[in-house]
Amino acid sequence: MKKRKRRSSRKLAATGKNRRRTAEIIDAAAQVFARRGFHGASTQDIADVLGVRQASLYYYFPSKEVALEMVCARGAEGFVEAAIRITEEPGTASDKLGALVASHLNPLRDRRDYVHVFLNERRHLPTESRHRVGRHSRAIERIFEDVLRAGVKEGEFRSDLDPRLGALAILGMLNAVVTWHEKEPRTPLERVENTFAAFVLDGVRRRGSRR
Amino acid sequence: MKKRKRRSSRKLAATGKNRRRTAEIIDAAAQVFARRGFHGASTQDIADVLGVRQASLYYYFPSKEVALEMVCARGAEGFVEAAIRITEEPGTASDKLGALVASHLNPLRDRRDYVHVFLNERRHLPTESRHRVGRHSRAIERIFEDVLRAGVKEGEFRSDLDPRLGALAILGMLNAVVTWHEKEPRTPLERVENTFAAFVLDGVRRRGSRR
DNA sequence: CCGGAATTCTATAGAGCTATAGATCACGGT
DNA sequence: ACCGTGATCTATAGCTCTATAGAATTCCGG
Repeated sequence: MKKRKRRSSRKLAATGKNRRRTAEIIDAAAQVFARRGFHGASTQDIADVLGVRQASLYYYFPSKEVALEMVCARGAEGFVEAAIRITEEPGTASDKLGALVASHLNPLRDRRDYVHVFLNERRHLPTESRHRVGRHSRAIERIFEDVLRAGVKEGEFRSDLDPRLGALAILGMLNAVVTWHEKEPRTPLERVENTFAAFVLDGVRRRGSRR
Repeated sequence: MKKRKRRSSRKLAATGKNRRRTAEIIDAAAQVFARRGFHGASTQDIADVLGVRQASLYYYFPSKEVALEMVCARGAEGFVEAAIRITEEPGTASDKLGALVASHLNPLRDRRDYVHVFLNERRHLPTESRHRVGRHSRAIERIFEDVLRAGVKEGEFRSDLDPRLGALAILGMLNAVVTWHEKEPRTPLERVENTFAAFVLDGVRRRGSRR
């Protein structure tokens, strides 16, 4: 009884604390890191967003670097799982590739700042956690690559397509969206998903055009 | 005579100083900014690369921010001019687009660090110079957009292609190259140029595939 | 080899930032 | 009312970094 109570309190104190509040704190960190970059952002900046004192933040994370880890972890979250789910469903390589494109943009809806930080600031993580989140990136690259390779094998995609470079091209254009989308007001994400999926599959050229 | 001599000396002191040495200093700054990011890099880091004392740098630039301006200026240099030259030459929209793709990657050959810094650190410039280099980006976007629009008008490109989104897609994949190319050993830039040009024109799908 | 300009150096002021220590406040349960 | 715990606050040590001042050195034409 006593033990139980103590235990749960300690657990909270050790990592979780108030879950909701922690989420708010990390939200603010994500926002500030996204705008100013990790090194360009001070803990004071984060505190200002929240309306608390700078030192109060250290109740929720032990260092600015760990705050970055938390933001990056959440920024990388879900991509791989969603992508794997897509590849496991039935369908042509084109279907899967289209779905992968849409899926990869999906997190921008509710975690834009996190994704932005993950993409642009993860290189400032300490070695270990950098490698940890780096694995996610490589996994995603691999998935796109494999779908391209499969499509080539099936004769569905161009035989001279380089799966590796194709994957890098696609991910480049997808990951760039986070940097320009907030400044393109007349462009809902859904439209980007559709347009980009079509672009990836068929390029710009009209079918039946010269050559 | 005297006047002349004085004048030229003064000019040197005012802006140029020793051109070669200045270029070396800014080279080092570009290298360090590219690796660590602007705020993550200290002037000490730059000095270390050069084997000089930190304070010596201030003979060549008046502030770290101005050093960033110099790096970004050189990083943005030439893109627009080369692109305009391409659009003015005769050829189909496909030809021009292919040439634009190759041209856009060209500066990575001899100015990778500069381009990297321009792309990733320009947001940390003070307002005025940020807007100045921002004009270059917008000009490039415009050029790609216009070529796409022209291709659509001619019936050469898909009629449902959105020129704006197409340009952003292409530039996204092109600008991403600077971040991954140094880690992809088996991939000469020339190969990237060709592969990406083909990718942009025709996408991944094989011509004559279903639909 | 001398004098002046160009370049680099030493030393440091001054500012800003992270992180810690310990006090204080809020509040639900008893 | 009071205690315990969670949450926030005040205050500051200690560090790093930019930028300036002025001395020292190098280089180069005459």
